[in-house]
Amino acid sequence: MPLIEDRISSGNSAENLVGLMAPAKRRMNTVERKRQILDRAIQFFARHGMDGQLRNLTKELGVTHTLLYHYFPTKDALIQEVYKEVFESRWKPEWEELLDDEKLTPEEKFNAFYLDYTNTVLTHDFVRILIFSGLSDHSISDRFFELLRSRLLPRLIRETRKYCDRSTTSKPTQRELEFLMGLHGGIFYIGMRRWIYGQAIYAVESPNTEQEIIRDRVQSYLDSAKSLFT
Amino acid sequence: MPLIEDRISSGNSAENLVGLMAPAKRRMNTVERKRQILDRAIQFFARHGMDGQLRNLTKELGVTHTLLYHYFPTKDALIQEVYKEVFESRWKPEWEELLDDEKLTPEEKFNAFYLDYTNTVLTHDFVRILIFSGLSDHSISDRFFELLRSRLLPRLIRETRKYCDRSTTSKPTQRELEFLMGLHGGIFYIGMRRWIYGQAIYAVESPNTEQEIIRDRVQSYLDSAKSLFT
DNA sequence: ACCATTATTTAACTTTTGGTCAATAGGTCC
DNA sequence: GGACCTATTGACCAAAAGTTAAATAATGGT
Repeated sequence: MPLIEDRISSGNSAENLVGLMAPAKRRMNTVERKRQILDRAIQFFARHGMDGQLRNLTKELGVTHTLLYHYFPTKDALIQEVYKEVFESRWKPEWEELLDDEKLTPEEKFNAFYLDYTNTVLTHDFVRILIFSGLSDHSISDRFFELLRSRLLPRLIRETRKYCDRSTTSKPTQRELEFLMGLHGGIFYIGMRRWIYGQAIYAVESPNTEQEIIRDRVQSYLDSAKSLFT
Repeated sequence: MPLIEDRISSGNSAENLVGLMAPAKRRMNTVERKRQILDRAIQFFARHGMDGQLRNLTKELGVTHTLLYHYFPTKDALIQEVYKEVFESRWKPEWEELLDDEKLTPEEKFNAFYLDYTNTVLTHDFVRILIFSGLSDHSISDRFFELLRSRLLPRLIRETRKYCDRSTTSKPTQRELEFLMGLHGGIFYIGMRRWIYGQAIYAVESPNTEQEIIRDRVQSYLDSAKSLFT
């Protein structure tokens, strides 16, 4: 409800002293306003789904709902931009570099990758919007999984094989992939529990717990891969 | 779209020969009609979410949307019954018996349980409705997880400890539970991929593949538990 | 200080959608 | 066949929600 941080203090600090929650600025700069709307829309749609009503969204912004049409031709266009924004801002090309790094061991790569993956992908906005997308059209989820499938999984399988001292040339088998998806899904499920089912998994203040969890699972995955696939 | 199987051939087979998709029966028996509506509503809401429109639901049934109000006082009442139906029909008390069975080894229990769990819980209707519920109110998901937490997890931890030759008396630790949730989430993720993201994981016609997948993961879980917790 | 620009609002329109109610008609019993 | 019961429909309502167009008012330039 308190949307003070959204406003840009454009010099007129005097009015803000009159009362808390002063109506404050109007006529925001175009590009800033659009940014602000988009940011708020991401949060908003992540919470209420794409069926959320524009009037409620703009209420949070402190403007009339018709103002949206000054920046976006239609509700669907807004949603598409939300999708695009969420999608493009979360995928990190660095992941591929990390997994290709010559100086790291497979264990280090897995741990580093999944810890970062957890922190950037397993957020309220991303998890929920990804799933909203999956439930209706598949506009984001398809693209996301395509990246996962083509960029990440092959590298993760390669590292798994390295850990098992196996040849990394042949194509990943179905069985290897499924076993990897067990680890991957188990980690994604952390985000599900937290942001879909609303479960307090563990204190958010202790990130080392999360690190421990991932470490346990990665270790388990790699060791079992060794005994399963050799 | 073709909802022929929904109709009950109530004797008047003559009309059905006039043309395919003949209008067929009207005035269905009360209890049968209610059952039919509820069944269709489960499918329908699972596909379109609880925001799906009654007119579209009844179109699938071949009746007017007003007919719903003859059987359910309000849309929300219908949804509640859908929730109840889906929820109560999927939870199997036998799971607890299975996990308590003295004659089975921990491995056998895990494999049998998760195979059955996959087949009854990881269905289109259940997975999607569970997640729709989680995304909005938590009416189903909370109840479901409560059962999971109180009935299943303790038993699964106990069996894990048995497998590791450890004492089963003390309360499950956070770390043990989280490790178990890794297995559990990884398996649930199979349903997610299939029914939310619409991925063809593997041929549905080969259930032995699914069994293999579960077996791999269970084996991995148990073996790793042994080395992690002893 | 005035003017042009455009961000923002006001009012109104349209479609959608849950819900009501009286009228219709299928089925059964006599 | 007529009467009664009730499943089913059709017309209608009101609120919700996306969209449009004209009016208003900041802002910046000259």
